[in-house]
Amino acid sequence: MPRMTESALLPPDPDDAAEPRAATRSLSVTERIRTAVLAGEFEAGARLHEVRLSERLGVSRTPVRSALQSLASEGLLEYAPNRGYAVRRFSTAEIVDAYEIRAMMEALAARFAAERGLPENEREAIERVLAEGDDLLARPELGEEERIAYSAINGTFHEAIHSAARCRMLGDMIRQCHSVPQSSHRNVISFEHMDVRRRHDDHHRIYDAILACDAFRAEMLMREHVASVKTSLVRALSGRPLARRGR
Amino acid sequence: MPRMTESALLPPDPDDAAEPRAATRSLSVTERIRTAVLAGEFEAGARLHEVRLSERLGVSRTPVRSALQSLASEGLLEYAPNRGYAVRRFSTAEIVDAYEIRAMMEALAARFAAERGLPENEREAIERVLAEGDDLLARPELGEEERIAYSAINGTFHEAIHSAARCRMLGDMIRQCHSVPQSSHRNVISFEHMDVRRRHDDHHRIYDAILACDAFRAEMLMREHVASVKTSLVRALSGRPLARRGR
DNA sequence: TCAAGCAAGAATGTATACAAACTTGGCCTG
DNA sequence: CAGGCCAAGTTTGTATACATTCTTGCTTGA
Repeated sequence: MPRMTESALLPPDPDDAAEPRAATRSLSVTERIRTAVLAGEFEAGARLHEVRLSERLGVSRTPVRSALQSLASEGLLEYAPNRGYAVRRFSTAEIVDAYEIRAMMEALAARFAAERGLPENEREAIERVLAEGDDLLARPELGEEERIAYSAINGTFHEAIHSAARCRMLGDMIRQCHSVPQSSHRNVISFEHMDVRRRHDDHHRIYDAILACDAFRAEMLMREHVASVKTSLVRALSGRPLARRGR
Repeated sequence: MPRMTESALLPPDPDDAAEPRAATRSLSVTERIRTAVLAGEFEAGARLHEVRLSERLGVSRTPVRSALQSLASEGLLEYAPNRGYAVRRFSTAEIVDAYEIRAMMEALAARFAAERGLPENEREAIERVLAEGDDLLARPELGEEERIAYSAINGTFHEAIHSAARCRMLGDMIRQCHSVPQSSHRNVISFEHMDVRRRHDDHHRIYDAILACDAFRAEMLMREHVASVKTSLVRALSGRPLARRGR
């Protein structure tokens, strides 16, 4: 992943061969524009002009067009024929809905994992991050650094389960949910400081259920686990203790 | 939709201006290739050569490339950098899994519809197709023609609920499930002759639950409604009365 | 003054030429 | 004879010129 400290699409990258360099320019440009959009370098609704982008990126319009099309089909951009691409606006309602969708998908992934059994490497990965989380949360105080560290642990846990589900379409769809801003499980912890321990305990229970091949329990636990973040998000967004959805 | 009787990508379309003609060639070509692939004009795994397609369609490679990229991101084609596009193979397991995913998504749509209320036009549409279904199924015998007619009714019912869910991402994902061969609700009836009446009764109950704003019941009914088709599919594919999933 | 229409500019859509990568076949070498 | 290497051909990737569509601002007429 490109350095996040500077703009992903600043330089034509003259001699900086340090970057991994994707197989094609289209792919590398896709990555750079995606990073820039997710980093909020364009305001929501802003149009992305092909020529301007191609000049900033030092490539022709062809790979830029390809990248924009990719990002539009990911749901990150909006496309209108003959009118180009614009950064998609996500309403609060859409962000909240994305959590509901993700809850269903991740619940299904947990069920699949329970039904199909955990491969050895996934089992190891999960036990490792569970232990790491135990250590981290044993500390009396959780500072900024700890929460960032836990965010990575959280991501690894969920990814291991997606992988254990062994269902490509499901993985694709969950990834699509993460393209909605603030809906990624990497961002989860930020507005949910106090409940990290509860979430971690959820992880333990989910793992237990999957190990025990208890598909129903795994599904229900995961569904509640993800959906509870939605509740926290709504609370945080509205400032009210129990928010009523406003569309 | 183009006529299904002849190949969707046969002619360069010399003077046949009768076709609706999409806003751009890319879009129209996308539609034609999608139709052709879904109609099985290419065998699974077959590579789609850009030049050959562009010659057959009478356009340049540019819109063809755009179309192929679209279809790949829909999940209909497989893409490898520098190696082009191929018709995606769907294993039996993937087709079955797509039903599970669709069951979750449609269940969520039913819940949203119940929570958010049915707009007047959707309510009318559903009541109309429910009545049409009642009439159709009142006949003592259901022939081929009736089943085709019911297939359309079935599709309209489900689409009305997707629309009532008022969640674009959910609609997109359900559409993606339908790009999996044999997973479309248009194909459902074909291997499920005897249970049409039961399915139609499901529809009535789902509608009642949504009308009553009983989100939980609507979700559960819809989930079982879609998942039961999976069971029928597995049974039909394996020939056994109760199949064990083989991967 | 206002509205409609038109024309110039700018943006996207398409075609095509060229570049890079992959594939395939044969040849050479061990 | 087997294996690998090289080269020609094929296919995809990229750049660029041209076509089409849309936007915008002005002009012109009522």
